Amino acid sequence: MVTIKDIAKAAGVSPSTVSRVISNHSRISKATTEKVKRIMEEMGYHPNVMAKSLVSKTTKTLAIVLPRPAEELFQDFFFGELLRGILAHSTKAGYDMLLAAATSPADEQDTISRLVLGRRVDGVVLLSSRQNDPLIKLLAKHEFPTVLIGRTEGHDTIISVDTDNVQASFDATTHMLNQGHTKIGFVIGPPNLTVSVDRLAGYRKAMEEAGLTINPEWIVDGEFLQHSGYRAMSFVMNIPDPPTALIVIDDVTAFGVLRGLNELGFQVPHDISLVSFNNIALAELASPAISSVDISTYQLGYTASHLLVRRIQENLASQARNIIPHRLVVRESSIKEIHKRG
Amino acid sequence: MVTIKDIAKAAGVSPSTVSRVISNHSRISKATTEKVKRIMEEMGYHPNVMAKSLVSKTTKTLAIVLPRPAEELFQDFFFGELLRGILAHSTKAGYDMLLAAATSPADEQDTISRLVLGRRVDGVVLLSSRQNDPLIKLLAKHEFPTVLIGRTEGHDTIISVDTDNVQASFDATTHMLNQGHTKIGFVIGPPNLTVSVDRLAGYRKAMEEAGLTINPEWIVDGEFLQHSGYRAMSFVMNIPDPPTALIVIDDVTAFGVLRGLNELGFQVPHDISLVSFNNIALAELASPAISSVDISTYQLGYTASHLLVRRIQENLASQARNIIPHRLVVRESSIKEIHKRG
DNA sequence: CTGAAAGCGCTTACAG
DNA sequence: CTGAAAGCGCTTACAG
Repeated sequence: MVTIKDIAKAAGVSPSTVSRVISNHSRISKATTEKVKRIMEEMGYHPNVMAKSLVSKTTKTLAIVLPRPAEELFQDFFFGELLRGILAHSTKAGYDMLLAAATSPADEQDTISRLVLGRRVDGVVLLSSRQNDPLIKLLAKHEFPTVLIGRTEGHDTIISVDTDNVQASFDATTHMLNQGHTKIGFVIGPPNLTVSVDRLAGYRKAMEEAGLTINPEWIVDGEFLQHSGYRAMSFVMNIPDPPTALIVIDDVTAFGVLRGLNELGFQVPHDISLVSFNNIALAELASPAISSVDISTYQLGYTASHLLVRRIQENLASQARNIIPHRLVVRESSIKEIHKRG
Repeated sequence: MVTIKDIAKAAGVSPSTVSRVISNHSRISKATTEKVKRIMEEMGYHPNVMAKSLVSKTTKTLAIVLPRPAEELFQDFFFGELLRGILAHSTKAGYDMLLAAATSPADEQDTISRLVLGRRVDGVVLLSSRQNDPLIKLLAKHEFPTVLIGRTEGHDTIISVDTDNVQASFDATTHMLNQGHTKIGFVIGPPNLTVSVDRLAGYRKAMEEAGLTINPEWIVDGEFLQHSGYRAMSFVMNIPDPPTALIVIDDVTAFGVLRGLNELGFQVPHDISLVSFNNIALAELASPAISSVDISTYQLGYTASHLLVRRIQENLASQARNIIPHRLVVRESSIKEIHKRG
């Protein structure tokens, strides 16, 4: 391992000077700079990140805290895209990303304590947005640079990046209303996630504003869909007054819905229309292609990293809640007239 | 920030003693141990990871190097699962994971150099398995602990974890042969990926051993499928002697195939059977559910981390190539008799 | 069982 | 423009 001292010796200067050359310090002669740089190149010098970190008290590293397994399974399908957005910015800004997972809640606390209080990272991106997250409490207590992707309650000061899920769901429902539907159902997700709460609220709001009453039986629990879309759909489609359209909590669940309906012999969108959320890559490859609210996943990630780095570097208290615009992508699953190509 | 010195002062001992208590050194009296631990607790001490790292010359961190964007898009859909496997083990073994991405090849080299030669990580998990990967060359040259998920050529000594893709594809093809198919086609992936090469080879091998000739027109390019499954399928289904079964490079592409066939009015599996690879979570939610070779994605990740940590800690040269067993999961897309439930 | 000292590889006032 | 010295927070022979 070649160190700054080795370079100093070889170049006939002091370690301080080498250090200054590395950090492009202003008052170093051009001659020395060139000489030192050449020797660093020759000897294959690479600065020791840990040593630098120790004295600078900054790690140039951010942590991403993953939600616990199975908790937000659907996230898997846009996680890659989210990560790509986060990394695109953090790499540009010169930060590395540390991935932190936790199996149990206690574990999670320990991991975070170690990373945050052990000064292993400069900031944290939280992906989980459970209600009353103890992690958020911990990070807020230590005033540690944090940005949340999602929304939480009771912590108004934490910087967050999110979709306006109430509005997104309102828009999706309005789309169905515009298609002439009045009997619109909703396939819900895990009730402890704010995204579930918000999307359900947007749906209710749109129905209410349209003067329509929601039949409680139109609300289907999507958590049981993965393995029994058939049964869940069978129930809702066999009530006396079945919905003619469904708003589905996310694309993955929509696949389950589609499959359940298929098995039951219902045609989408002929017998029933569908619209869902997130617009994962596979949504357009479904048969029929699924209408979905695109939440700009990449942008969510990119912005999260951007806000976090700004918070770290400038200690700038940017506004707490940052909304990334969404956009409904209408495909076959929600329009009656299908024009087949060919 | 409370340091080891602060604790030492408060406990009336030397920093050395505090350090020994932290690392559970043997010859420390029970009394001192308890006292120091109590004070650490009271003062909220957390060891500075960077300082420890600097002296121990070990970072307790691994890096995952992501393939370049768009290069292995399909990976997105099992990336979460892979990551979960890697993290499950690395967390247990006490290692953090650093995520490294790169936009350009040059960038990639720089990032790796910085991480590896700057001693920021103790080992590297490579996800990309391109032919002739320059990264592999670099890591091999420095004899840096590395494990590759996938297969490469020309580096026989690098530790790798992989599916036997030739065999997996052989099995998938055999399954089709057993179903009575003789005109079996293949939808290929990016030709620079070894996984593409291997799966195509397994298919050819099975066909050859069955004494069947492959019509070159049965080989469809899956790279154009995402947005024009229709056109690709239209071509292959309109040749004079169309296939009655298709082996598809991965599940995501299979969705595109399914959609293309759907638009053309072909029924799966009635008109044509399908089988693909990876068994992503959505495969069973397709309509019809897609038969797919399960490659134990989680296990691939878990094993990769396991082998890497062993290599780091014991400097054990485990065998180069480690195969994780696969298993064909037969679903509706490849069996003629469909028994609908209900 | 415990402490003083040296050192990991770097940075940064301070002095010239 | 450059160097000597102190220090970041920890560990670890060495000595007792």
